Amino acid sequence: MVAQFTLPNDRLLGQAAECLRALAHPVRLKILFLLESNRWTVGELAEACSIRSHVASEHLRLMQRCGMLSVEKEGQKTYYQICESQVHAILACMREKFS
Amino acid sequence: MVAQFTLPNDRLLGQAAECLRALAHPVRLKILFLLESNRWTVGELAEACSIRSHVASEHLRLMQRCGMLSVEKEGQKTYYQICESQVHAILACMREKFS
DNA sequence: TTTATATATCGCAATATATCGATATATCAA
DNA sequence: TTGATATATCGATATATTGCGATATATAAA
Repeated sequence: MVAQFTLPNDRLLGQAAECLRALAHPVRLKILFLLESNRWTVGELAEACSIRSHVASEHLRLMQRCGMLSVEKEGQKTYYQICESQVHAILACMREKFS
Repeated sequence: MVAQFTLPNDRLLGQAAECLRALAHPVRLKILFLLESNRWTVGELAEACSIRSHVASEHLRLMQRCGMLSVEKEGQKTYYQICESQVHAILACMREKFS
């Protein structure tokens, strides 16, 4: 018995590629690994990644727009967290391949 | 009991990002979905994706350099196939998210 | 109110990536 | 050998992405 897969249409391929592009950056990947077990603020992530907070903010917005991150505002702080199971699966994949 | 993950170092993050970039293109994703169950030649993939074969060749070379595709030459034909389990896992992820 | 802190957004320049036509190479068939 | 087919590579151009400084907004503290 051979598995028979249907091919995603062009629109879905475009969306899938967009999501993967959102993951395909060393800083964004690092951010996701940090978010793997906890929510973090923009400033905490910026410091952990040695980047300016406005750059972290842009990376986070990009990933949020793809639907992989969600936001919780508390006072001045903005907490980001992973809200998609597929992100965890892909991080696990990368961890498996690179360690 | 909370899972405690170690963070991949910067070199590994760079490599992981490079691999994800190799996936993050609609045509390359389509090629991978086609390769999911079979090896294909450059020309067959080009036709299935409605692109010129030299363009297909460039996409294939990119993915091959990242180690996700392997090649078998038979006469004039060159067959490409997926040679990394993580690629299958990521395709499954995308399929799950987008269908 | 004024000031400080945290985050977000803008336009710009630098860099990276994608696509193209032209051309090169390699294999097979006549 | 010559010509056809399949694939790969090159240089140029078009497009996308990244990171920057400047600035805007929003909250809290003085």
